[in-house]
Amino acid sequence: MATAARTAPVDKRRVILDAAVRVFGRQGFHHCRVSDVADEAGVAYGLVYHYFNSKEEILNTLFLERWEIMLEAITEIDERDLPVRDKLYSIAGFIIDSYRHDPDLMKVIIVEVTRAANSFGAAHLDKISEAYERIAAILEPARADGSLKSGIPAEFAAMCFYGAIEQLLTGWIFGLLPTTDEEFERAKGLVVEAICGGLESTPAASA
Amino acid sequence: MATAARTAPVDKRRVILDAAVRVFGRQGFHHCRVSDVADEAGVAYGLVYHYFNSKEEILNTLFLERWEIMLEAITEIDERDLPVRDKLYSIAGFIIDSYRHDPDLMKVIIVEVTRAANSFGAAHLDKISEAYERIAAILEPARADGSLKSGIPAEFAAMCFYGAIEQLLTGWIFGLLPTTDEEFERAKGLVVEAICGGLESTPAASA
Amino acid sequence: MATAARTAPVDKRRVILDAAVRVFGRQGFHHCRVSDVADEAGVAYGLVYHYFNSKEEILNTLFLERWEIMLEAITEIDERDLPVRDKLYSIAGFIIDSYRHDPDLMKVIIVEVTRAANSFGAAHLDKISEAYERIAAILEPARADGSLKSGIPAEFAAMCFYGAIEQLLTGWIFGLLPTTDEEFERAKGLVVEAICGGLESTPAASA
Amino acid sequence: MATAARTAPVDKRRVILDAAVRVFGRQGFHHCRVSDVADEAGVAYGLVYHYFNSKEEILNTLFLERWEIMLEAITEIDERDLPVRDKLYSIAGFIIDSYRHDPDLMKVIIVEVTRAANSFGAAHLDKISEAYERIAAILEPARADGSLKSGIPAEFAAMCFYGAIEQLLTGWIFGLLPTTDEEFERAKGLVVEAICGGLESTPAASA
DNA sequence: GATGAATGAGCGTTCATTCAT
DNA sequence: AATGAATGAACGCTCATTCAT
Repeated sequence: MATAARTAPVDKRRVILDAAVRVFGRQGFHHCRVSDVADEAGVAYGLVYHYFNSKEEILNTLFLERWEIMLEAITEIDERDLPVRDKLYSIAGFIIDSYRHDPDLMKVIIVEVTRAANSFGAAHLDKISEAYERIAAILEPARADGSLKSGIPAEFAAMCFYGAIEQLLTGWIFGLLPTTDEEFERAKGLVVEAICGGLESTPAASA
Repeated sequence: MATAARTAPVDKRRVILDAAVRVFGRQGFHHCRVSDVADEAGVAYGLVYHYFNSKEEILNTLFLERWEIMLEAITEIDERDLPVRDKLYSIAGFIIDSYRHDPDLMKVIIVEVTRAANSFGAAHLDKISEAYERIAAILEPARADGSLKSGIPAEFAAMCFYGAIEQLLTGWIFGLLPTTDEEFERAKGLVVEAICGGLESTPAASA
Repeated sequence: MATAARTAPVDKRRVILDAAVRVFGRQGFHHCRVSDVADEAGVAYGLVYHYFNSKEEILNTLFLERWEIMLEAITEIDERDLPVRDKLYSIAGFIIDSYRHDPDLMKVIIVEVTRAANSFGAAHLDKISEAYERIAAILEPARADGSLKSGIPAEFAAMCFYGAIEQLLTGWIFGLLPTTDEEFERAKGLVVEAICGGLESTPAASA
Repeated sequence: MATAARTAPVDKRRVILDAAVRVFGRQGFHHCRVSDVADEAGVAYGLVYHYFNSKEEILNTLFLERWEIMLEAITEIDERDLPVRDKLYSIAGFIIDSYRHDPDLMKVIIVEVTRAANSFGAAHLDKISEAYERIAAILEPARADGSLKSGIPAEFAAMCFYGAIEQLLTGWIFGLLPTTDEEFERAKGLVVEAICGGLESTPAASA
């Protein structure tokens, strides 16, 4: 296993992308220079432009790479034969684990793209809303079969669900919520319980 | 009383702030110049710096002005003698009406401050989290008296509630959700129903 | 007459244009930096961009300013009641005096615009060819009245005439021809004699 | 003899030079990248630097190659036993045919070198003026034997002659003059007639 | 208060050149 | 010879901020 290549075949493009995640996450897209990314990656300034046409393209690449994975994950989850609540738990779990695994990347995606309505958010509107639509697609059949309230439109419910999760991520990003593994795990169940079961205690539940 | 001033006593500082809302909303804080604000306000470039020390101070002022009003509104709502669900409805109503009344301002506050974890969001962390805390303060007694599930921490529930609302605002900002008055009104009830009552249909509800 | 303003009301825009002439003339448009122009003008870097949108706009401005003057001069000369040869002498005189008066400006116009087929020359093709056309317009009636050979098209003749003059300017620019006042004056007569009378000696002329 | 090499023995250096002519001609020396030349030549970026020390050296090579040929042509023409007018016709013919045969090359030489007083023109001043001198060397004896006017210095006349021709080339380059074979042929005669015989009609000529 | 010319640091991007393979 | 990734200095342009009037 240690018999890898003498000289590790580093993919400089990948190195630059990974460095950009750290730099964008630390300083923010607008508050860092391309040279910061190059320095962090340990490559020459110009190499960044050898692989990317602009600073923006780096961010776009990071976003699209990760967002596509999430969209596929949602689709894959939808195809499973599970109750809605379990599907939503899986989605919440995927997103939260994504953050746990690479908080900087998720921070960049959320702060610089998803929530940046004036700049990159607008540019990737289609991709972003595709996530809401796929979640809504999970909810819709459940409304039909009576397991979800028919009075709440699926698109609306999807927004609430996703919004709650993103708010939790924001809480972790901002340091407002504790970031232990237990908390992450607990959050998965709580957010689903809050959204699906509601905050209010029910007579049956209290019984 | 109709004999107001010959020359309307315009508050140039106010004019600049209002212009900044429109410009920041339209172009984004980072994609506009101070001169754009001055032009929009119809004042000379330098006058902006007569009233504000920096471009950032304009944004900070806009945020703090409005956020304070919201904090006071939450507090005032909490002091009313109402069931928790009605209090949450009032808060959702206040925020949604704020957006309806001045969408640019709310867009700026949310996009440029509340969700900008790397820049202004970090700077105003205290103020921002105060909102969550005040909402949590509403939820906590309700958990104690049994009207809300005790298994979901109030802080957590507050985040979910606020996150759902902010996501709706984002949907309106992005043009993903319809922005008619009916929709705004409907959303107030739906978001509370979704969060308090939950998405899942209950036997009692279906009966 | 010395009682002008205490502080001379300098037109910084003009100062920058004049400095650009010297810098472009000395180093060439492509081999100088905008900071060189600013330094030469004794103004801050940014002021150049306060008055001009780009480095290119400075050159365009210089060219158009001067070229327009030349076009008007040609037109004015044409309107005089003079034999063709005298009109051509006046044009040669105007151009040569222009060079004598401000060699850097003419150098810039010729080297960077008029003869730069790939860049600015192409951009100002209309203006440049207008000069040829106006000269041709002077020649054409003279062909009709028999004072010029009818076998040589006016446009063609205009090109030869202008080309000969510009070549002389190039000779002065390059330092290939002497640049004394006497030489300039002599050149005016010689170029007209060469083009109108021809290089070949005629029996009559030798008689 | 039809059994040429299986693999044509392409001279990559030549391929690069020919590609450079096309690229410099199309985009201009300053507006193209070395990679454009490499791409046009179909060779690797680095190979350009294997054969040439710099981008400038490519242009210098192109200029010197061609200019030397022209100088030799002028010398050869001068050695013929012909009237001066016929010698000038041969020179005009050689230059015009050069343009007709390879317009890009002539365009590059004229636009980027001959008329670029600030950069390459200055560097090749000696070579360039050698052309004027050789033409002047043809004219001088003709002044002595009375076939050319003695009042016009040979150097001056040479400049006018060369200037007229170069102006015609410029007209073709700029698309101001038609570029049919007939026009090229006609131009040879016209330019000589204009310069040697003069534009003015003579009593003898009109008789 | 009000104006807008003036300042200059900063940054994104380009691209000629080098060099390891 | 041939490749193209890697380098980094250079430069055009932006724009927040200052300041003289």
